[in-house]
Amino acid sequence: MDDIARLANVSKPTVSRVLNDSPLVSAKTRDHVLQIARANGYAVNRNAQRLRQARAHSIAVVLDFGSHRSGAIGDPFVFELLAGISEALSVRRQDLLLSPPGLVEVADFVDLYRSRAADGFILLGQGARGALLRDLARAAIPFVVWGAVEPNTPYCAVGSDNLLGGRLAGERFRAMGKRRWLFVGNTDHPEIALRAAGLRAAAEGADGIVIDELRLDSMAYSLTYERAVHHIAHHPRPDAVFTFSDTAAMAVISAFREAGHLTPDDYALVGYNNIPPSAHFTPAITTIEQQTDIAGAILVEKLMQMVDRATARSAVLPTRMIVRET
Amino acid sequence: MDDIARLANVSKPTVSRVLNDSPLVSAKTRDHVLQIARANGYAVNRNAQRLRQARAHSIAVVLDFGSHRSGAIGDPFVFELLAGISEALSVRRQDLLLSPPGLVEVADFVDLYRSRAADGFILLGQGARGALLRDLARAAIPFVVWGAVEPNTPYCAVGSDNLLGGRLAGERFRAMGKRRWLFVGNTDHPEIALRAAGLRAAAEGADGIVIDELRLDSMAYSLTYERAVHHIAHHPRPDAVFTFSDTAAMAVISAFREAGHLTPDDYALVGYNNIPPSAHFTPAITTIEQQTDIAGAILVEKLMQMVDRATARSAVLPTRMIVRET
DNA sequence: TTGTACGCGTTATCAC
DNA sequence: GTGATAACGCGTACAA
Repeated sequence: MDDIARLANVSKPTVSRVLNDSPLVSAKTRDHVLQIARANGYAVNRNAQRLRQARAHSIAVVLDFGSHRSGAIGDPFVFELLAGISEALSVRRQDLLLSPPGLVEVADFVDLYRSRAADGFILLGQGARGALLRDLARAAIPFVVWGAVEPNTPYCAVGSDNLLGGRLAGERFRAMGKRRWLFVGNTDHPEIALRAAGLRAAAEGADGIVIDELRLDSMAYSLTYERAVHHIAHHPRPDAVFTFSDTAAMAVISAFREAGHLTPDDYALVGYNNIPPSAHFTPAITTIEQQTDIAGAILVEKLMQMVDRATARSAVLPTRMIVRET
Repeated sequence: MDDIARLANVSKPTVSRVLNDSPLVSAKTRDHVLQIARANGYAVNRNAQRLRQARAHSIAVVLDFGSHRSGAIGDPFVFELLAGISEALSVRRQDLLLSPPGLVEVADFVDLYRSRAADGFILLGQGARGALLRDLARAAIPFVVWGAVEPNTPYCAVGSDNLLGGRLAGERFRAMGKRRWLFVGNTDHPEIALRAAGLRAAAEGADGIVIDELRLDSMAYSLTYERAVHHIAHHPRPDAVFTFSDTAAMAVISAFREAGHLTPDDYALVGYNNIPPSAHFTPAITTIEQQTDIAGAILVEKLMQMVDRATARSAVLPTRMIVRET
């Protein structure tokens, strides 16, 4: 920057002002400086900038690759969410720091924040980290969470109306006269627990409805498939199934089919996320849609408010059921 | 850091040495300083560190969200690749800067590099950016590319043996006596073009084999499905189909089935990537496997070599066919 | 509208 | 083994 100043016959601060679009500089000198800067391929050193401003202009996005790795991917859903966040951060000229290593306890988040590597955090899914999140809220560090939105959450959470999603599935089962329901998913994840709760709520007041649960430790397709194979062999056959994702729905359909248990003839099925292949799967999968398109933008907006020391309220996104063949 | 130095009764450089595991410091003072640092929740300011060292300890990973967004996701494949890269970077204590905005021409990459926001780039897929990549190589900026590995590439590329992948599919079709083949994919992407070339190579010397091509502009599931519906209605029916991904294979199977054209009875099909659902799809999909598990580590290793001013050679990863029902 | 002087928090260099 | 000092490149007071 010194060089540019010298070449342009101005002082260093003037160059700085030009580069920051300061109105305090005459059009003439601005153009002059800009031209010289461009000609010399000059780019502002972002680390010096960040040091001086005590701002990283950078947001850490934490996602549990562990439970998504090596075939452990639940659904393209998370990926779409990430794409949305990436885009929203671009617009605000914030860098996206993806899943920095070693974030296991609160102190790790605090350290990263204090080291000015990130101004805030976006956590994708509460997972089984409820206690961590409560502590994090107490640490007064800017962060938002995608996942379950519950009344007394001490932090800003954004997510779909998972309770409604579950209830929609249950109401459909009930309208169809189904009696033996099966919920498939890992209820250690609060957003998935909410879906199960919604399902249960829909069954309330009706006699004779039994809800089984097929618990899973991960979102992996293969695990879901294997557990579904096992389930159908050792338990009463359900006449209605509600899965935590469309990919899981496909796993269940395949597993059950091999045991001669077919949808839609033998059981109804509702998936989650409305991923594109669901519409053309055989049979076409009935599912609950989450609005990923706006999710990223909302998460980023809330977080940036908190970074600017304001408070942000949790938000629930609309949810609806897409009825297809199953 | 001044504070810590004062509290520990040592000088600032000593604190720095302790925090950097320098061997030049006595065990006693090290423990003392560490304890004080921890007690005060001290974390080294990374921006100051980066400024001083002229190193970002950070790698930008560029992926084309555009062609993966809003249902445009081809396959969980890219996601697995990303997970592998993330893990490999963690090990080397490098930050992962995800898809920084505005990287459209060489100057943008150069600017980001000069601004010391990233020490290097990992590009996922050449896409249609061949010219850009050649220019980038000339700009002497550390970067590696996941995608097609071809003889005269002027930069370091890492990828599967796409030519072999295509040939394996072709050889299978030929052994089965298939005559009318169809390739489905966007050959603007060099790695996909290689697969098509491998398929063609396998047909060589055989009389009467016709290879049609269903060109696509994106990797989106829905586009693939729609184009497949259109194709089967307006073109001769293929007795062998080779798709650029397993997800695309599912789209084609669904589309063709609605026209009464069934696999494996009416045509053979080979997909790509061996994603978990392929094994249990109905029918189970024959596919080409890419070794994503080691891909991330190799990309990162090569790139770090280049960051350290060494040169790195392109590498081709092993590839094999998984034969299933189709 | 522009320039001068300083400090952000770290590490490298040298001396002790 | 440890300490003093300077410098990395920028933005911000304040003065002109």
